[in-house]
Amino acid sequence: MTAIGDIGGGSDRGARVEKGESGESGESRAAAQDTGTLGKALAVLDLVVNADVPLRFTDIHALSRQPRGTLHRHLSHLVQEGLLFQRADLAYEPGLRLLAFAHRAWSRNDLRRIARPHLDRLHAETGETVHLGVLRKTEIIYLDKVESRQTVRMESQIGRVSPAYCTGLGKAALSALSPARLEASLAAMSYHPFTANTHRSKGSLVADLDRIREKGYAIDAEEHEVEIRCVAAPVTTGDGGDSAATGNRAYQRGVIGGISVTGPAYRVTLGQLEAWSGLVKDVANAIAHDAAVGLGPVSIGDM
Amino acid sequence: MTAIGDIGGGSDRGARVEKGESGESGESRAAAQDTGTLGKALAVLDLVVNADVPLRFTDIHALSRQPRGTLHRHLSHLVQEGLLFQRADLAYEPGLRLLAFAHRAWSRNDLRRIARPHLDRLHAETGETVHLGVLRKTEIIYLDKVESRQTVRMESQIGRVSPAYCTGLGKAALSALSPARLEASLAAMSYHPFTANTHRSKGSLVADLDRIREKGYAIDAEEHEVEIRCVAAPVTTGDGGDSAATGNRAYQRGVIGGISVTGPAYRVTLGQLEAWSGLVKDVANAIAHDAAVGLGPVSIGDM
DNA sequence: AAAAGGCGTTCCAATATTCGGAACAAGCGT
DNA sequence: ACGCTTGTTCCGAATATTGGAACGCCTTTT
Repeated sequence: MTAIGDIGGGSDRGARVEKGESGESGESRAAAQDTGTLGKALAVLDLVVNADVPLRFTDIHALSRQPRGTLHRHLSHLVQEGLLFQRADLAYEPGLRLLAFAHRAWSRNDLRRIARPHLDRLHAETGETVHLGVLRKTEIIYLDKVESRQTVRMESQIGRVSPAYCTGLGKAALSALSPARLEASLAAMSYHPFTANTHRSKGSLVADLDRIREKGYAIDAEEHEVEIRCVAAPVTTGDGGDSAATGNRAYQRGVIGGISVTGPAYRVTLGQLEAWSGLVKDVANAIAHDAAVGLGPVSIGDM
Repeated sequence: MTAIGDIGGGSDRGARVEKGESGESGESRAAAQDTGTLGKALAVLDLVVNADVPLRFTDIHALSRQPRGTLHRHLSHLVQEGLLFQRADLAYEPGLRLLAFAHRAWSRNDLRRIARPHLDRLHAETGETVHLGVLRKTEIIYLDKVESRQTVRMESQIGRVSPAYCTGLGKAALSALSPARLEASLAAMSYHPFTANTHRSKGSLVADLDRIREKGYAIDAEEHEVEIRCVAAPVTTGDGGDSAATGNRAYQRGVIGGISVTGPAYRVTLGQLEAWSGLVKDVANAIAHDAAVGLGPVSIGDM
């Protein structure tokens, strides 16, 4: 029943279709908690949104394995709600209402607002690209980014999703999870060999996480993209892990994320990353501190 | 039908048409497109996302007027799906998955990609801020923006929603609607007097739209924000209106949007806007042309 | 201390909604 | 014309949703 970390407790029914990156085996995956009709509709939405091209009805039918009648109704509802858009050739695309939702989510986000000046400072001191991201299940969602070269559009990164197990940010965040939540996340993880350095098994990842937890920072040595390295540190807000915050109720609703400094391998050596590690940890702690102050249970009043 | 603003709507549940009911005259206005459970859940999501501060259960309960049990389940499902996030103090915030959805929606959007170079050109020639937006029901959703001063973060505008009836972009888009669709949009519109120049009634808006349709461009003379003026022109893709595209089926799935040049009143006179109007129309047409070529019914194969 | 009240949560019978197989209606290709 | 594919609609059966009521927990009042 956690807000973020809980990943399918191994329930049974409902073959939810969870699909991620570019094409690959489409075996129906373990279902998440029961979110009823909403979950089924969102599974369809996810499928269409994460495709690389507009999908037609039959394509979606093949991917979702839902009965045609049911699928048709789901798609129809999603289109009516503006979450999907149906083109003149009947193919489905992500709908524009998704942008409106995200605009609110992003502009209202406290962690992003609080972290921003710290990210600027970190960028100023390192000269390389700085990211802020948060962990969701097995993935990192990028919340903000600071970089000098504006050639690549800034916003093109925000909201982007990357696997946690092969990115500095992801590993840093994972290292801050409580054992229970880490185990849940690891159980849902699948290892795709992006580069020669990518972790290929739970064992090697766990060993890496142990070192990261010990040192307080994570290094990504071309594990996700070749020629790209980064150093990252975890940022947790609220209780972060899963201790009780107020009262006796066992709420575990903190956010686990992290910050990172990323650069091309030819310019950023492993030694350079080590040299930055202390700074990155300090900035991460500063953000967590500010968040603890500004994000307290009573952050409503002071806005 | 709205599913956006209002949820239970007080005591509306009478309008249910039971099977076996005798004569049901088609008097039901605008036919509440039933999106079932999904629509109800999204109404709750909308409520929380569009609030200015995190809302607690009782707050939402008061706003939604849904039974507590039902509302609690909806919120629970939304949180489990990552569309909402529940903080340690139990207040609900927009969830991070919304960002991931929007990132895909934005980065995949063809209209935005096609329009980008044209927006750059328009910005280069005018020196003022250029917007691209699309119409959804009664609102304009901003898809892209080009401006020189980077003080305000670029992405802070993307996904933002503004009323259509008092913005240049919105009025331009409305002017391109078919009579039937325009009427539907006007019926759902409510007029809030943002400034002294804001349209206050359907009559004055319709008169304005007639002039806009005739001239091919729309002027916003401080109708939404004081000291802000803009000139806009509509952009339609596909059939745009609601003619049949292929075959006999009456699909009306084109996108209606527009582009605009915006600037502060002290720098951008009404005369200046008129002088730019031809250029804006040309650029809008160029975008529509490119979209017609690059967005054809068979854009799947060539990607 | 006890009572009263607010808040979030859980329970469960009634029922409205979804499910999903099958039939239907249009294209598309041969 | 024919078969085949694709998208849509139908309707009994299955089930998720509904919503009133009760339950803890905590805070405030008496």
